[in-house]
Amino acid sequence: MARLTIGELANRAGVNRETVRYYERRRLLPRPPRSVTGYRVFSDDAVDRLRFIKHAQGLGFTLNEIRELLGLRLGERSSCDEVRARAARKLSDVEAKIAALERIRIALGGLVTACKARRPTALCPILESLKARDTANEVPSRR
Amino acid sequence: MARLTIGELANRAGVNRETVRYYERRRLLPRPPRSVTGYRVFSDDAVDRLRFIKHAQGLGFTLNEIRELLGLRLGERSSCDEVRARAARKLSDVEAKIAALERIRIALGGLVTACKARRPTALCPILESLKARDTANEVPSRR
DNA sequence: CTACACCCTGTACGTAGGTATGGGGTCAAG
DNA sequence: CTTGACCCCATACCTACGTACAGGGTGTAG
Repeated sequence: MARLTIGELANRAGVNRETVRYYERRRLLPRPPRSVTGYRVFSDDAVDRLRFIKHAQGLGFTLNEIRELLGLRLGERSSCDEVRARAARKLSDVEAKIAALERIRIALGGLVTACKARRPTALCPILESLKARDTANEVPSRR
Repeated sequence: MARLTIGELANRAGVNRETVRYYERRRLLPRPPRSVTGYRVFSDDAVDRLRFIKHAQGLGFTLNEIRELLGLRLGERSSCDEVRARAARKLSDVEAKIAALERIRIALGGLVTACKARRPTALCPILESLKARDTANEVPSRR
């Protein structure tokens, strides 16, 4: 069971030292014990925890969500259900983001195709489409 | 040709008043003339310009990119080519983001499916996968 | 003993895109 | 003349995720 300084921990986990302190402030890492001179002393567990965080980030979880996942991991009484539910919610977030980007992709793709270029900007269909005016949401105002 | 106050402009374009000032600072809107008492006086053009900005944001352009698009729109000598090129670049950005999210979706979907729940968290396959340790990127350190 | 690498805290800076607040002045109706 | 809605500017605050100092102390190899 190694006793690690913050720099060693950061190296093993592949993150910046400042990131380790930042995660401590954000309560993703517990406050480690200190040496007589005030240095943080970490155990191997911290490496695993950092990797957990990075993996979860890779799956699209935010740091706040990851803090909750870490809490679930330790809660003896909670079952896998809650973790699964959170993963499922995140999955639908991701699906919604993909759907939104798909709409953008289609609109943008259509514009790029429509624009045969070599026209002056005044006739550019892309710019035309952007300035298209919808009078629908005008709100009358005082004065 | 109406002369609009900032509040009227914001209402017509469906944005916050502060947003109008913010866009002026960010140079997306030209500095409008002022009344004797220092009030901004906008013309209808500003409404169109704000709508252009909002449409372009909807297509995934950043404010900086939009400022450039606005510049292209006015450049007499530039042709449609440049606008098309920028739209095409944005399109591939969007496609890359979609691809990244697809990878997340697949990973997350696999985990949710694998987890039949009703297990204690200690055996949760989702949590297991997150903590999975790769010894590959360990870096030896000094001391 | 001198470097030099490392550690500490606190704060500022960075992106992106705004919102909110505070202290002031203006305008129009009643 | 008062009231309320509007305007001005500047600055701070927000999410999300860190990075980069500044100004100090520590630890160890040579």
